[in-house]
Amino acid sequence: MSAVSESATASLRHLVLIDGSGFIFRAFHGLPPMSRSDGTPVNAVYGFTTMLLKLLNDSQADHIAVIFDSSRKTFRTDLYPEYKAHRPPPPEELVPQFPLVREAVRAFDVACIEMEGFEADDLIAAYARAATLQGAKVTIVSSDKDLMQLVGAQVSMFDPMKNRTIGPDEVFEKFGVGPDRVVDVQALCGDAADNVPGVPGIGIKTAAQLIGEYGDLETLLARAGEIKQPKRRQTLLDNAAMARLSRDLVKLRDDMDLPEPVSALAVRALVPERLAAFLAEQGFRSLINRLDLKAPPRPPVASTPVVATATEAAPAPAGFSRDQYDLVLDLDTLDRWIAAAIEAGIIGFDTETDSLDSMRARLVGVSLAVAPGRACYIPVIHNPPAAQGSLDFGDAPAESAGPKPIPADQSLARLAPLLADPSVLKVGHNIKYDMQVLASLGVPVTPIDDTMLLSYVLDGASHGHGLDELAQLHLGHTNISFAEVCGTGKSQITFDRVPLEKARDYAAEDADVTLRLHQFLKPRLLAEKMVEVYETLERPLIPVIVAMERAGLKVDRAFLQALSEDFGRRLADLEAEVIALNGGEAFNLASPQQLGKVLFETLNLPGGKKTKTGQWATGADILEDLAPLHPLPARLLDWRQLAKLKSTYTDALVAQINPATGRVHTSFSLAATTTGRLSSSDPNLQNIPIRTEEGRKIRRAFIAEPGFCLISADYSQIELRLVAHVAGIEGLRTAFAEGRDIHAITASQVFGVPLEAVDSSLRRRAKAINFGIIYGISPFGLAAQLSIPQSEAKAYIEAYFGRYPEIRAFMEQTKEEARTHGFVRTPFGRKVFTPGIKDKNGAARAFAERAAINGPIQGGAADIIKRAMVRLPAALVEAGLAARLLLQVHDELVLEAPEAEAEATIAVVRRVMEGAACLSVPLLVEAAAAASWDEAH
DNA sequence: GCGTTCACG
DNA sequence: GACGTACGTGAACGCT
Repeated sequence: MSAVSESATASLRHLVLIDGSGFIFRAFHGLPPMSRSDGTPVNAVYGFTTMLLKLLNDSQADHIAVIFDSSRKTFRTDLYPEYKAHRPPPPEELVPQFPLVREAVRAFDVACIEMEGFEADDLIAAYARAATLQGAKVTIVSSDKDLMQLVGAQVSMFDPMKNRTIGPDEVFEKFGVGPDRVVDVQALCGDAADNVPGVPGIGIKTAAQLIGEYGDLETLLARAGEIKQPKRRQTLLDNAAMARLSRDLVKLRDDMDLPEPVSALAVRALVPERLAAFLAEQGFRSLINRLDLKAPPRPPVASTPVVATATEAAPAPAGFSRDQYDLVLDLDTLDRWIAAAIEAGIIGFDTETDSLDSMRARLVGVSLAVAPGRACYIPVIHNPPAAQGSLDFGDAPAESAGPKPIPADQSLARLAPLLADPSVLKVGHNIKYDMQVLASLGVPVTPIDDTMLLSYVLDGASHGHGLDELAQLHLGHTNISFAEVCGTGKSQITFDRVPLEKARDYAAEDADVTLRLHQFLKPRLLAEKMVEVYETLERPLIPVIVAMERAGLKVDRAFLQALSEDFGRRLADLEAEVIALNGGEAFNLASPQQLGKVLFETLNLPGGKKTKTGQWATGADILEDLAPLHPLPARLLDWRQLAKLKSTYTDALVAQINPATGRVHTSFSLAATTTGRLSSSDPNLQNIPIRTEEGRKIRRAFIAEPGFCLISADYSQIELRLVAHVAGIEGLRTAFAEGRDIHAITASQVFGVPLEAVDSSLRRRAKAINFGIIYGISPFGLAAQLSIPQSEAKAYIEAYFGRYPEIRAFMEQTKEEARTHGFVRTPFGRKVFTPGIKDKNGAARAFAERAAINGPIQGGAADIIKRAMVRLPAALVEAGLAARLLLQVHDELVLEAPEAEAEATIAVVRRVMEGAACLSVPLLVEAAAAASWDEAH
């Protein structure tokens, strides 16, 4: 094998240089904590390994190297001792991973380069120069802006995290100058991250402008006296030495002796045993399986033409052959697959349909995977596009001469028993959707597992949970994209029109990947102590949600239409008034930009603030402040309210009524939020107005069927009860136990007045503080909420902490927990991840700290209502009641029940909800029944 | 596709 | 000394 490098030397055409040090940090911060069985943290090693694997698979490079920083002391620290001096030491969990990452590089038999006294960036510069001199192309894999000075005709950068190539245009976008002038700009603006001083008061914009005008740093410094702005001229004259020093710091050195010749970077054949041993040591079993290490993931370069294959589709990584994907077109074959499924006891399972809306979708096909790589697609309807040039005279699709699916009634009759077979676990990805589609056909699916939910409970918001993304992340596999199969935009076709062979590859792959992901994710539940959350809160919720979505909610169409017309008329009147108030000058009331000009430029009203993009801010709070000064802002607020209600609610809801059921069916997402809450969309029924009189009218449109009523049951103060429980606040606990008015009690205790003396204003302030606690209080936020000075808000908070000292300890402990683990846990064990908790930006860190404090509270409340939802259907059945769940709105459940059973249903609902958790404070549920949601709430 | 605004808990 | 903030969502709209 050693002969390879010699023979490849002559063919240096494309060199890939990987910024190893940059990557370790990004992988570390971008991935959830992971550790080896011996406790060594390995998340950065894992991220680095998968990244390297992907690069090796995808790139056409013939030479490759990973470059590392060697030590902190470099020629730059000699030049300027402050350089990077303020950098904190790397996090404790990262330190043991540095040597492991270098081991990873060696395990892949890739060159690993570092050199005392130089940073990785300098070595990259030197190798890039050496390679370009030999006429080769160079790709620098990094997103570090300090490397952008190297970009040029032969050199480009690639950011693998964002999958983005950085060329001269992107550099110009960043620095406002071409790559050859980047150093001059950086010399002026400095770099806070590296402690490069630059010239005080000059940022990237000014620097780019100056360099654009004068050409380069030396010319600028020589002619600094010509600068018009006196202050800028003086600082430049005063700081010329600083600018030159900064330039020397940012300019990369490429003149050192290379520690290895370029030829030593030639791509070498992989030694499977070596890689397998390394991966096994780290406990990366999924990677071993994925690579199927008997076969190397890439052939030896010596036998591979380097450039010629570039146009070919990327070969599937080893272990991902589609050879054993089967297209099932006859009953015998189907029966064999069903037998194999029963034999396996666990299958990957997926459906293909003709719509994303599960309530309207028709089943087009089903795919099953019985083992990794062994999967089939069973088409149910197939309408290939008519041949070109043929005329289509009727509704029926043109007869196709090709193979036909098994008639739908026959295939479904065979599949239904398998899907209901208690001894066969059906693993889906977002299986809620597949269960919906099959439920419409009367086919139940049980027992189930869901890889999307597994990923969600394990890794939270640290990455997305789409099948394609997880396949890439955990299996290193690129799925066939839906767009590849069905196209995009106007020419997109539905899945039933996809040619069968292509449909088979796509659909069978999804089932295959789902099963493989399950093998990887399910064992992590136990290792990461998430079994309870998944098994008691998430998985059993799926069938409950399926039933809720299918039930839908009846809305009064005529009422909403009448409301819409009323709103429409009033909007027209308001618009005319506003235009008149603007001196008859028409503008678009819905455009914040145009409104800002009207208010602060035409009418010249005071107190204008800009948003972070430099637009005039025109939010409701700003308009309210302006209301006493001019009649326009108040009219506009009225207009905004009605416009919102009309477009988002009256009109949209009418359009969302399902023609088949006459009801609206929301879609609940179980894997969308960082805290464990559900979310609702299409339409969002979790934000139906309630706070204003006009808004409440919309709620009146949500009604029950004749003979039925709507029941709304909501937890009273559930989040504050969670605070009292998790923080162990004795004062609050007692108040809750005694069933007192919690905000009044708080006011009395914090402000030190007798309960009888608490007036509405004092209670309002106490209520705001209580809410503030839930959100991770800050003086700024509380001050804004109460329109009081920050100093006063600060005093309130101090008083609160004084009266309830446990809260301070809780907040400190929670932040510490977040810093140590990267997540906090709810009382029920759910992880709420807290990215940014160690951010060097103070604002970002404070944000993460508040989110960390909110996590156990909001997340704990979400856990409790989930538990109630899981238990409720069975409790209703057991009580002989016909009520069904329709909606969940975070602390509220909405049901539809026969009028005659209203009281009995309320009793069961209250019992289940109040008994869903046993905290150190009681749970209290308020419930009522009525003809509409508005009256029931 | 992003930013702003606003509906909810 | 300035920064930029209450926590969690989704939808509509304007603008590019």
